[in-house]
Amino acid sequence: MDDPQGKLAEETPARAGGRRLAPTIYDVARAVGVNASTVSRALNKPGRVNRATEQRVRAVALELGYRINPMARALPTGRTDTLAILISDITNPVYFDLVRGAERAIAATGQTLVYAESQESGEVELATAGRLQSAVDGLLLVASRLRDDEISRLAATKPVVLANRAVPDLPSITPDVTMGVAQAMGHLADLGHRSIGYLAGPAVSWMNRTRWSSIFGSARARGLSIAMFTAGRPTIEGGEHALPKIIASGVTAVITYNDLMALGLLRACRTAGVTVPGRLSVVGFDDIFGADLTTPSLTTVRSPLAAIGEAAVHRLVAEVRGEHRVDDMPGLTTTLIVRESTGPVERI
Amino acid sequence: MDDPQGKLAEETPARAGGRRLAPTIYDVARAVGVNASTVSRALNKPGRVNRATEQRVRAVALELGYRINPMARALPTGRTDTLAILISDITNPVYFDLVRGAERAIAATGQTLVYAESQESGEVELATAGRLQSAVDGLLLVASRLRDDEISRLAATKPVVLANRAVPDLPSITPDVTMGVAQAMGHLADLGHRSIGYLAGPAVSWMNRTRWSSIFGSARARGLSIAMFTAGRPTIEGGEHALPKIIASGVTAVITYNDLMALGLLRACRTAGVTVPGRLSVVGFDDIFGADLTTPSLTTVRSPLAAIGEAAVHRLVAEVRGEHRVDDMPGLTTTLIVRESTGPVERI
DNA sequence: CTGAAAGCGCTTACAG
DNA sequence: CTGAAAGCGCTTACAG
Repeated sequence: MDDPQGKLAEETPARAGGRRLAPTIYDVARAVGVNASTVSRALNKPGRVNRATEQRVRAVALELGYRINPMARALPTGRTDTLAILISDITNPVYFDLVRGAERAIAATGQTLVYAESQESGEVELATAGRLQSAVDGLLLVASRLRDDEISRLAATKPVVLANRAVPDLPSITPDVTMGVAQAMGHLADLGHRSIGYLAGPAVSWMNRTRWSSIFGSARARGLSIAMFTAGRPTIEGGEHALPKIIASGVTAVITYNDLMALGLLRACRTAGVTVPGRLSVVGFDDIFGADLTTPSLTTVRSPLAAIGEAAVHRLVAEVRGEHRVDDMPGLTTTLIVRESTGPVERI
Repeated sequence: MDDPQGKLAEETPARAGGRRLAPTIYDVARAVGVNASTVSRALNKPGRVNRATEQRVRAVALELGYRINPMARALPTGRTDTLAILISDITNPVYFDLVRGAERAIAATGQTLVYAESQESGEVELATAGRLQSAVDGLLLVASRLRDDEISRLAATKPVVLANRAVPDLPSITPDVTMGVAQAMGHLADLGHRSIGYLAGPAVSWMNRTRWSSIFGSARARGLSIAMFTAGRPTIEGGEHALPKIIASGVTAVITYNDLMALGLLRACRTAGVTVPGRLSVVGFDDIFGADLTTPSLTTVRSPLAAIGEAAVHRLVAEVRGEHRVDDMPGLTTTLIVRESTGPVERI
């Protein structure tokens, strides 16, 4: 309606292969009758340009449907306003709340958050991180399966923040593992259990190693007997297959690396006629979706995953801005959720 | 070891703000003693360059840790080798298998898949799609909450493929809704149910509208009575809150929009002392994680989500390559998974 | 306040 | 087979 000569229509970018080419600042500049640099300023540096000019530029940009090309901007500035979150398995319910927290934190910043997953493989994780590296401003590694030195090398090029994993000299957000373990062990001890098992997760997992060493230490301190059981994978199936070994060992309670394994264990108990918590008490970690849907429902240690996701993104944004903080975040508070899968040790 | 004069070390890109600058093809070119264009060809057009040169370029590139900058490549070529998958809620278990299928399909292509989520909001979805639009080669919209015309407009700029949603003239991959509904209705009819309820999902959801109209048609054809119940949200909580209305209506079986609602319904039944399947049979849709963990476990119509994810990515890759196929994909085969939440209608 | 120019890291006709 | 040059769409000192 501001275009009596129909100039705008003429300047509309051509089509290529049936697909419309997105308009550039040059299209806008031509339509307004200013230099492209003025368009750039009008759109990105409010106040650096004459008000009237700015208005006209904005109006025309809107009219033409102009959208900035983030890749073109990234070249001179080195900034993409995009953060990547790399998750070993995006379909693991453990990370739901972490994702929710990260989304909440990113919303206020105007940045975009993209997810990628590494399918539980360190190799895939490294390749994906490498590809994403130059396309984003920073990387959030969740439960990374990479080696410390691989992560450090990544961090040398782009800001990196870790969640559920610690690496020396790198910012990381983790739950308070010692607290969580104390809650689980204390609960079982209070119920009279003296012989407890730990159903382990992947040997390469930092969280698995940390939990185990904490459990081991706690058992020693309390004078309880502790046994570790290994399983194929940290999944429902992995938990199911571990039952025979656990029963044979004579422990009266078992703490699992994660809830997925605990749910598998519960299922196997049901199939095998092992009463829970009568014969065996089961405590998981994480409080995932589904933990309260089973029969019996699962007692588990909940990590503040939403808070972890939120804190990790805040920290990453700070890193990107060059605010290097050296203070180590303490582990975040965990909560024991007591449900039906734990009970007093059975007197025989 | 091939660098007796230590030249390479000298040419190593400088540091900026404590963060190493990634080496460029110019760094490689200088180190090898060729033009940058030769480096580009050696790395990307095998055969277009003298073998010996290519080898040297590759060796030095490796040595310097050169990685192509995808954003810089994207500018002249318009290609990023990245596909985006936009999901309304990345933490909805429904999409697990779809994600798995998409990952499988992308692996072979050498492209990168990034995820973004729109938090169930059409507005967020549009904003995110807009930002991602110029950073990726194509967009996979899963269960999009956008209007048809918004989607069409997106598709005018970048290749778009839809999953679990259809829009006229756009490639889309969906399950065979009619088949799924026939399986659910047939199962309930066989069990003697004559009065069936449908617990609806979001009114804006294409899948909800499609399922309802199919259920309605199927009920008419079979001479069954059918009632629709609305719920707040398509979640466990939404399902829980709907129970009183459903009981009051006198239906003996209910089909829910998704498994989340079915699980909520099951939980409410347990709390309210409504026997399942004695008093009420429940059939869900999707067969999500957890559907077989509850008591009673859930009878549900499984969509071939993995196949849908795989087909959608293949189709998107084809679109990006400019292979516009006009053939409409038929809906993919669904499967009824009969578990414990359905049974014969109770004789009173 | 605004224009002209250089540059971000690549690719690709165009010469030779 | 390889170099020199132009260009992709932006941003940002530098002049004026």
